[in-house]
Amino acid sequence: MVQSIETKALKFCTEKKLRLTIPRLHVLKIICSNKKPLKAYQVLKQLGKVIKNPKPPTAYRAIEFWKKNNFIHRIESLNAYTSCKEGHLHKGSQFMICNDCGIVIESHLCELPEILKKNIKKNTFRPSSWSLEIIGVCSECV
Amino acid sequence: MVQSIETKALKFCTEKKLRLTIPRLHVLKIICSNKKPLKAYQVLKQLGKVIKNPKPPTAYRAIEFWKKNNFIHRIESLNAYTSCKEGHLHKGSQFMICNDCGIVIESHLCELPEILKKNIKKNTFRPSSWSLEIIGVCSECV
DNA sequence: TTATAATTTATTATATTATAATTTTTTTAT
DNA sequence: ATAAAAAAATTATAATATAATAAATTATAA
Repeated sequence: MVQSIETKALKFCTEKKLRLTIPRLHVLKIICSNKKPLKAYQVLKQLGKVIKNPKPPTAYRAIEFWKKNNFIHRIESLNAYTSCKEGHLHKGSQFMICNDCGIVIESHLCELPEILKKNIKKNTFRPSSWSLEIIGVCSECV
Repeated sequence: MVQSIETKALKFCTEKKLRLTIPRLHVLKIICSNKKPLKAYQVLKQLGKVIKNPKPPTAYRAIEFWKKNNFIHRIESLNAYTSCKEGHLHKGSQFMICNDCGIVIESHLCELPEILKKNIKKNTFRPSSWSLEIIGVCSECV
């Protein structure tokens, strides 16, 4: 059975003793109900339909909350936010961004490929998280 | 013999019949003389020391020029610009960003690892460029 | 259950990053 | 020298994000 995002959020917050507040819930639902990543001010605009005259910090705070808790990702090259398509915590993410239609496909690898790990080790660098953003053309837009 | 960035830029522009203008040259030198990535307004500030009262578009135009011509990279997660440490054109980049001291190490792989390529193919996506930003702690800051 | 502490939100203002639109200047090619 | 093309300057403003503080809400525990 597939849980609704609301159910998942509620379960998560209950378990972690975090507060599932009104703005948080709305922001999560807004981001998760969009196929494409949304910009913060797009989220804010949508939020304005369910909350009276919300201000930027309201949206940003909620975005920050869900990002920290791995429900959403920030696509750096787009300044935009999208729901995590993986069901679990992961340190690294990989996104394919279509230049044409703007769709973003998350394609998760649990681990960095060995060659990258070696490369990192060679530099005695300790990675904690990573994001790979691949620009190109999706199958629909070829 | 190691060429100065100025020599490289001049050579490149001559060959490609592009103009090595005053703002372009200054902006390139500013970015290349900094070990760490610079933000656009930091570049602009530096530029103000050699050009009278430059405005944002002046800096951004030059940044755009060098980015397009592969002399510099934009680090998306920092909104900052850094010189390319590879001598040649490459479609993909890999950066290790130290959370502590802010240094960014470019560690280039000519090709995406096979596992990633397969993954992309599975999604019938045609990649044209990519950027991997790895957050962590560098050897100096461990 | 009420007081207190802790957390979250609202409010207001402003900082930071980036671009649009138009005019002027400079360079190139004839 | 002049027309065309490219780049830069100028002015204004759009887009993205955060700081600071007051107010409201929720959790805890006396």
